[in-house]
Amino acid sequence: MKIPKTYNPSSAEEKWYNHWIKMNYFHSKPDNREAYSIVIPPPNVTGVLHMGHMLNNTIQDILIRRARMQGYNTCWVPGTDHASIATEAKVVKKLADEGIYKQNITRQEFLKHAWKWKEKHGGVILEQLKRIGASCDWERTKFTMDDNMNDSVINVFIDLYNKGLIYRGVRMVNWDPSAKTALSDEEVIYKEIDSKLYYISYKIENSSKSIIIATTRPETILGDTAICVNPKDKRYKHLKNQNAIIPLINRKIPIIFDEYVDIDFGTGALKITPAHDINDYKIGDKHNLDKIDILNDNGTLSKEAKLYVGEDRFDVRKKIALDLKNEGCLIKTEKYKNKVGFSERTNTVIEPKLSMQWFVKMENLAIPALKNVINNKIKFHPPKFKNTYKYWMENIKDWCISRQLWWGQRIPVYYYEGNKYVVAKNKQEALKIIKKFKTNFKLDDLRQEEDVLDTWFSSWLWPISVFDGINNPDNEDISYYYPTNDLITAPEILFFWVARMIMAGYEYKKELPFKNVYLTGIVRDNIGRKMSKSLGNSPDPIDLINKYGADGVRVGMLLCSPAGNDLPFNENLCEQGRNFSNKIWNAFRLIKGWEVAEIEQEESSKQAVIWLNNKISKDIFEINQSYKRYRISEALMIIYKLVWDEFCSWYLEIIKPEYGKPIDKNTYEETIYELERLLKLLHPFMPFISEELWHLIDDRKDDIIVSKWPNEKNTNEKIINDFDIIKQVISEIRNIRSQYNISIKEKISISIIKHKKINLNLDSIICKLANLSAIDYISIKPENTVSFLINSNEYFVALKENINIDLQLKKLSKELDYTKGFLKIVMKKLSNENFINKAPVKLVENEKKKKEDAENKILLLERKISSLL
RNA sequence: GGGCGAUUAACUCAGUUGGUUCAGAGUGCCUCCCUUACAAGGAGGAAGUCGGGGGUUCGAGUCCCUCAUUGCCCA
Repeated sequence: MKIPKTYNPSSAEEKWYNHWIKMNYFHSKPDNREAYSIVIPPPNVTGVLHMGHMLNNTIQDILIRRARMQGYNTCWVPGTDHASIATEAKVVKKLADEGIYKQNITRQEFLKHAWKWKEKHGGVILEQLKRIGASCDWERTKFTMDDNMNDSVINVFIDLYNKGLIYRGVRMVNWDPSAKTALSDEEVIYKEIDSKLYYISYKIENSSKSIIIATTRPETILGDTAICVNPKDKRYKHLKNQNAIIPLINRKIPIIFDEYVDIDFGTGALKITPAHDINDYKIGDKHNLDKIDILNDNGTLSKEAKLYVGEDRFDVRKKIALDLKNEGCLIKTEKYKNKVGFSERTNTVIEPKLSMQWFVKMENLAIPALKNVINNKIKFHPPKFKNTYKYWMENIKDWCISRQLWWGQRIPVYYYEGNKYVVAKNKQEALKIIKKFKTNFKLDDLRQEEDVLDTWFSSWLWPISVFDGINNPDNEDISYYYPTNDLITAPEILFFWVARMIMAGYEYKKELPFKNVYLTGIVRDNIGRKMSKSLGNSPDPIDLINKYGADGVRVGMLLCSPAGNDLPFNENLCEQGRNFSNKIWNAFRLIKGWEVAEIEQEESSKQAVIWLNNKISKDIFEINQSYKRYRISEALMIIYKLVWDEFCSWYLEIIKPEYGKPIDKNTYEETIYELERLLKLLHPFMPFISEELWHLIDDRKDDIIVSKWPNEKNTNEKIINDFDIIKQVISEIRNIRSQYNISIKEKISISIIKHKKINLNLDSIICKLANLSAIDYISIKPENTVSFLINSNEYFVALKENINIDLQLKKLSKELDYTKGFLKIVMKKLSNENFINKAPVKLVENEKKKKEDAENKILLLERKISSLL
């Protein structure tokens, strides 16, 4: 069989992914095995795969694949969410490009376009996930607006309403004037910007005096309904019960007094605009002030403003400053930095706006959700996020769930006779309710609420609704798969999503939605910026896969991404992953190239097999430990080193037969056995190459994807320790070869003065790897040799040429210095009475032993040095 | 402004209840080598006052205080 020199990922990837699908390995049905389930964080239906998804879904796939091999009935549910704002924005834009404007078409027509758009673009990410090898149960693919998913959302709304947990009210909300919808607090991003502080003078009624206020938003003076000063502020005491006059429009407003005002900020006088500022709103409430809303939904000024009607808020800001200046009312402007909220989706400046919205009362929902994270029933990895979570949950505010959009679940509220309403599943149900007390009532007299629900109001049910657990609470799937095991997501959506899922879990299943929350890092570029489409600093994951192979990219991403830490992405990591694939490939190529014969097993091979077997078993234990602690990259690093260093660099070099000679059957079979164990350990990280090699090893029907995860066995630590010693011996001999220019092809001999026990079985390995003709055990230092000390035994390498005394002396004295320093530290401890008396006996004994060892070593080194002089 | 983290080698990070030679790993860097699996490779090597200061302790990278720098969350 001719095997190419480098691994070619693309053909293997397509072949095996199709094969796995054909064999239906990803699909799960409840059975008598224990379940292991993960629900995907549903990507946005508008999106394409980015590096964040890549990282996130690779981790999920790793966990799922390992669980599958461990014998669990694994179910990874994929899907997408409808992303109401983002999708609606895209559809609106697409239609506008075609000359169709949203305001000119009906809701039904718009939704038809939106669905068409969704059918066309909605599945992109899921298709891309297949390229990375994601072993999702595609038959279970869900979308948050699927019929039964929709029903879940509507049922939950009705249920919460009936429990009194949903209410309607006028509140100050975050208004996005470009999307023309309210946003939740979490969807607003505050940024510090350079703005100006405008000092504006208001005349006092019936007086020649005036009062000066400072504001960053001069256009809002048109909505002012008071000026507020601190009652302790001496400058303004005389203004009690007086009125001020708003410039330009000459409207009269009262001067009020409240401790809220900071005497030292600006002029100490604050204009109050209750309709356009959350703090002003609170003061307005307290002092019974009017609320004048001067803005339209699109951010232009309304009739209430009296001036600049229909003009954009930012244009008006410039104009009014000019007009105020002309009137002599603008005293001065100052540069000022302040924080302004922007819409997460449209990047428009958020307008605090009074409007009628729907809210969920969060206080009681938060109680079990907080408790069960604090008590670790739900574990966060890394746990540091518990604090952030706790803080948020303890200060939770009601959730604004209505959005002034069309794409999404329309709120199941039906109005009649003005603002009276009933909440019902549909219009007919609503009618039934009303008919109970209004017999003549007709269907046409009902008008459904125009708003839709926040997308998170769908997503928070995700772990339940994907198994239809809201509509059919006792169905087989939900009983079997819920609670899910792990949730893998980004810390950015800890509150948006994770916290709310936990609340929904306890509200609707009386049970946690998942046992572990693994929070990944944020993928950043090499100068620390978050990778994003808008910055254009993110490589296309598909390009990376084409370049380095899916396995290579998976490994690259994982190598350096401990939980919760940001991942500064560097393509070198993928290169490292690809190189690793190639290393494994070539190890296989070496083994497969051997001719196998019924010959006697060499002692070195026999010993190497025993050692490797123990080493792998030990590392399986370590790997399992790392998985248990969700240290995924640590697990990868263990297997990486196990394959590259131990298996390739040490083991294969030992058992490698001389060129052209066959290998004995026994060693060969053991090697294949161990290679298969390694491939299994690799499979979760590198599914494709492991499956490919699994089948190249042997023509067989069974697939590695469903093979059994290797067992931890008891390991013989002594064998591993002994092997570590001979590794050092071999390294030293190699060093001496290189110092004295002795080619590896030239056989040399060594002798040993033994002071401590040596595992003689391993001498054969030293002979082979160091290319020795003999190892002699002696008692007197031989002539013309270079020597080194390992584990208190003296090794001597015979030389043909004269030894380089300077080099030897330098090395020996360096080691002597180090050992003396070491002894000094040990002696310091031992001469400290407090240490002797207070430290544990075992530790003191250990120190004594260290002292003895060091003293012996110093003696040996000194003897060597003097013999050289 | 309030809260929570972080600071260990050039980079990215481990370091468990304070206690073995505990100061580590990977990458990068330097030297040598195209040796018949792999140059996408092999064999070696250098590299850190554990952010600064103070304290607790027989003993501190690890616990406490403080300062500095920095990140995140919230207002």
